Amino acid sequence: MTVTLADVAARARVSPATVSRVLNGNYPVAASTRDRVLRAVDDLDYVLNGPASSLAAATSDLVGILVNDIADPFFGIMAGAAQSEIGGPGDGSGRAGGEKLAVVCNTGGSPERELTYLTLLQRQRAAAVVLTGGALEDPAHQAVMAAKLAKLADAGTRIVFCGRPPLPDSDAVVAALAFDNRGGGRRLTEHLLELGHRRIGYVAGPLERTTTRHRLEGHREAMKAAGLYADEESLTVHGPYDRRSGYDATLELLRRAPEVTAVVAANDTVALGAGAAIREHGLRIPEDVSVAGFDDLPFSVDAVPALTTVRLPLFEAGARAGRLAMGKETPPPGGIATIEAELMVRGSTAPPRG
Amino acid sequence: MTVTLADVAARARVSPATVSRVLNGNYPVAASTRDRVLRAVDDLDYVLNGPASSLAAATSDLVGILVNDIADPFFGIMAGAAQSEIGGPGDGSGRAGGEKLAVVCNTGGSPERELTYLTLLQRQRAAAVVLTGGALEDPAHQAVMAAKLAKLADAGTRIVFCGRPPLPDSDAVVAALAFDNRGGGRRLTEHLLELGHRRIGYVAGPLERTTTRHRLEGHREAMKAAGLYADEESLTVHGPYDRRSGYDATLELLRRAPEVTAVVAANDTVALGAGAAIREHGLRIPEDVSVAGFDDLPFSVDAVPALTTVRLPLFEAGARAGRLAMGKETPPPGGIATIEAELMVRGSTAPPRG
DNA sequence: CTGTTAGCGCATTCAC
DNA sequence: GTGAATGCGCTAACAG
Repeated sequence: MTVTLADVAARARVSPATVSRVLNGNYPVAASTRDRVLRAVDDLDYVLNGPASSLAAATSDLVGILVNDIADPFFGIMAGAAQSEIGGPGDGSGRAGGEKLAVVCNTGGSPERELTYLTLLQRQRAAAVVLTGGALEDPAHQAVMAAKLAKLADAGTRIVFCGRPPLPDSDAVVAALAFDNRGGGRRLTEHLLELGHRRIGYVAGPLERTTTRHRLEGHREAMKAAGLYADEESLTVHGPYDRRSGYDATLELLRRAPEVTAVVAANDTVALGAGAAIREHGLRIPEDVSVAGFDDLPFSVDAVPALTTVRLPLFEAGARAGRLAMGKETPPPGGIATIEAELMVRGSTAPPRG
Repeated sequence: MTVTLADVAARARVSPATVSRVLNGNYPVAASTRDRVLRAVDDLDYVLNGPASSLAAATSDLVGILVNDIADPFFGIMAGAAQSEIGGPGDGSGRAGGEKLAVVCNTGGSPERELTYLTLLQRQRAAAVVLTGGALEDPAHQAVMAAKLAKLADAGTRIVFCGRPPLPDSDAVVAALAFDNRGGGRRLTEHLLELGHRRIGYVAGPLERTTTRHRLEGHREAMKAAGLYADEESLTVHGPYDRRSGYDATLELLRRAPEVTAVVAANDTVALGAGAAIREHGLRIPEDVSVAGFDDLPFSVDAVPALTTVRLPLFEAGARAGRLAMGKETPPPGGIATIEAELMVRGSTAPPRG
C-alpha cells in the first residue's frame, strides 16, 4: 500500500522522529544518518502525507492567491510573480522539499466566491493569503470580509493585499500594496487636457469597485481643475472590465455625445474594445478621437496605434506581495504602501481635430 | 482557542460522530438533530479542519490545475473554465459545503516546476489534477512524468489532460483532450497558399514542445502538398511563446528572407510582436506582408488589421476538462478526444502584392 | 544527536 | 438514528 514515514524509518534503521527531522530540515541531524534516511526515501519513493503533517504541526504549506479574473493578464502577471516568490525555485528533482504550494483561486469577481475561497483556505489552515485587485465597495460585504480576514489572521494566516486599498481599522492584514489609481487617472486626463481636449468620454469599470471609483475620481479631479465638470454623468458609461464592454459602452458613448474628441477607458482591455467601436463608427484614432487605457498590459504597445496608458508595475507588485506573504520582506511602515503609476504617452492620443 | 468538532458536538448535545455526519451529509440524520448541529456550527463559527478531515478520510478536496504561463490568457481561459466547473457555485453564504478547492499552479513552462507541483499535489492527496498545454518532447522527462502520474493515479487522483496530447501506453490518465494543432496549422497555411503566397515565413514556438511541433508539421504538410518544401529551415525561426520573441524572430526572418510575403506565427501573442516588427520594417499589413496567428485569443479580433488565426475553443475545453476531473462527465472512447480548430479569416491576410 | 511518548481533529467501523 | 472507540500519519515535546 502507501508507504509511510514509519516504513522509511524502518528501512533506514532510525526512529520516525529522525526521519521527520531530516525531511523538515529544521533540526540538527548527523550527516550519515541523513544520507541513510534520504536513500530510504528515494528507495521507497516516499511522499510525505501533507494532511497528516499539517494536522500534527497545525500549519500547512498552502498559500492562496485570490484573483478576480484569471483570464485577464492584469491578474495573471501579479499572480505569476507572487507565485514565483512563494513557490521557491525547487531543487530540480521534483522531490519537493520545504516548498510552499502557491495556488491561485479565481473568484470571477464574485463576492460570494471570494468568501468561499477564503473559507476553503481557512479550512486548509493556509499559511498565507494574497488578495489581488480592487475591492467591492458594498459595506456589508466589506464587514463580512474584515471579520473573515480577522479570523484567518487569528489562526496564523498571513494576509497581504496587492493592488487593493487597505482595510480601515484592521491589523489582520500584514501589508497592503495599493496602486495609485487616482493619481494615474489624474495624470492621464491632464495629458489629454494639455493636448487640447475638452470633451472627454469615460468608459468606466463596474460601479461598485474601488479601482473603478479611484480611477474615475482622478479623471474628475483633473477635469475639475480645468473647470470642466459640467457633463460628468452623460460622458461616463459603466461596464465590466472586458473587451466587449468597452466596445458596447463606447458605441453608447458616441451615440450620446458625438462631439467627444477623446475616450478614456477603464483599462487597456476595455480600450481595445473602445478602439474597435470608434473605428467601426468611421472615426480614425487618433486623428478624430484619441483613446487611452490603463495598466499598460503587454499587448498595449503593439496596438495600432500604440496605446497611451498608465503603467502599473504589476510584476514587481506581485513579487513584493509574494515576499511579504512569506515574511521574506519587512512590511512598509503602517503596513501600507502606495505603488506609483506612470503615464505612458504613445500614438493613440493626439491633439483634437480642428 | 480554535473550535473543534467536539465543541460543536458538546453545544449541540450530540456526539462528535453525529456532527461529522451532518457536515458530510452522506448519512441519514434526523432533521431536528441536523438543525441543532447546524445552529451550533453557526454559533461557534466552526470551520472544519481540512488536514484532519483529509487524514482521517484519506482524501482531500483539493484539485490542481497546472498551466505553463498564468499571465497568458490562453491558459487563463482554460484554467478559469475548469475552475468554474470544479469549484461549484457556492451557496452564497461563504460557509463552503462540499466544495472542492480548485487551484491553479503556474509551472512557467519549467519541467522541474511541473514535477514539483505534482509532488506537492500528491503530498496533499489531491482529488484530481488537470494538466493544460503542450508537453515537453524530452523522453527522459516524459518517462518521469508518466511514472509520477501513474503514482498519483494509484493514490486515487484523477488525471485529465487539456490541450495536451495523450501519454502513450498509460491508463493513468482519465481523459486527454487534445487540440487539433496539426490540422489547424495545415488549414491556415492552405489559406495562405490559396491567396497566392509562395514564400511563407514561420515564427515557431520553442523547439521541444509538442504544440510547436504539431503546428509546424501542419504548416509543412500544406507546403509539401503544394510542392513548396525547399527552404523549410531558412524560413523557420524558433522562440518562446511571447510577444517579444515574435518581434525579434520576425526581424531575423525579414533579414534572412526579405522576399517573404506572409508570416505565420506560433500563436496570437507572437503574431502581435511579428506585426510590430513588420511595421517597423516599413512594411504594411496585409498589403506587403500577410500575418496569421493561432488560438484566437480575445484581443486578436481587435488587432489592426484584425488577425487571421485559428480558433481553439479554450473555454469549452477547459470546462469539459473540469467536468471530467470531477467525474461529472463520462470520458470519451479510449480516453482520448481531439478538439477541432477552426480557421478564422480576417483582415491581416490578403493576396501577395503584384 | 537520537529514540519514546502523546496527541493533532476527524471519519469510521462497530454496537446500541 | 445515534454514541463510543479506534486509528489515519505525522510532529513536538520530552528524555537520554
